[in-house]
Amino acid sequence: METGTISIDELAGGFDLYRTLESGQSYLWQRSDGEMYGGTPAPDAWYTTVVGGSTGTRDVIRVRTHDGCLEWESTTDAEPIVRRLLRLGDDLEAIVAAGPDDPLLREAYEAHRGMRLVADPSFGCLISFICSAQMRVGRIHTMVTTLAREYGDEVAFDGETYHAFPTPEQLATATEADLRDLGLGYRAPYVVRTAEMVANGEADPDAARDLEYEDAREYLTQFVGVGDKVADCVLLFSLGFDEAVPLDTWIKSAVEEYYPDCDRGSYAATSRALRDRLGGEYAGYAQTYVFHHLRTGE
DNA sequence: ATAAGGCCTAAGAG
DNA sequence: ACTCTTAGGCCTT
Repeated sequence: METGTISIDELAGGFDLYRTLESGQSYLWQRSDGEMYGGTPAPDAWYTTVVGGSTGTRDVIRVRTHDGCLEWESTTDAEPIVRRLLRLGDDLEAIVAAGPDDPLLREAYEAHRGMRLVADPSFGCLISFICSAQMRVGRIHTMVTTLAREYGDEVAFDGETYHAFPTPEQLATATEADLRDLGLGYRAPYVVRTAEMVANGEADPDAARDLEYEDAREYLTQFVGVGDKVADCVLLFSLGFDEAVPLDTWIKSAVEEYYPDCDRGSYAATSRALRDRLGGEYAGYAQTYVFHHLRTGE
């Protein structure tokens, strides 16, 4: 086992592990008490995920906050991976300071200080948000966990068995009926067909990285089960498009109540107006704070 | 380009 | 205990 620590003091704007991993951005981690998305964890709870290596290898990584540090334990030298997945290099202080000075956003930033965006692996993120349609966060996490258990590689670490999120090829072996039996409902055929599209090379979510923002969103909507909202989530939580502003039910209610002049009728026009209102370049950061603030009511 | 109807299902509200 | 509504929408007319 390899281990290490990262001082949270050295991270501009701080870091809140719980709020980062349980704010509806990522469904690819497991909390040590097994109660992910089900209440406040113990302060030093571990979060575990499995990442894929370049040669088909799998590495287990777990992290927790303890004594003012972010501790990690892993099958590999995980510090660069942890820094990338949890975006520890972001100057959160500067991002918050650069945001517009409106009451809702200030309140959200204040209430959830230290929450960062995540940078999930693209395929797992894509499937997670296809599953998210009309679904509570707890059940999205259950679905993604079930897919990993049923179709992903097993990895042993520290006496426990973990599951990687399945590869496109692995998930493409599932049938619609299989996934309906696992509780995915009408999302089942979407997941199968999208996995097939990625597995057979018809499209690749990572290819969106090379496009301009709105072209990238359009590109992702070719996947089955992916509309504008899900595409924006993948762009924001995986592909590094910090300007993406997913318009979900919570953000739509925020538009109605706090930014009524940003309602332009269509998704694209409203999203664009809200993006400008929330500061442009890092509008997605602001969106994520507002979303979490309204959803949790905290 | 925009609008209505159907869709799985578990958990919470009434 | 039951029914009704809701939950981070998408696909097809």
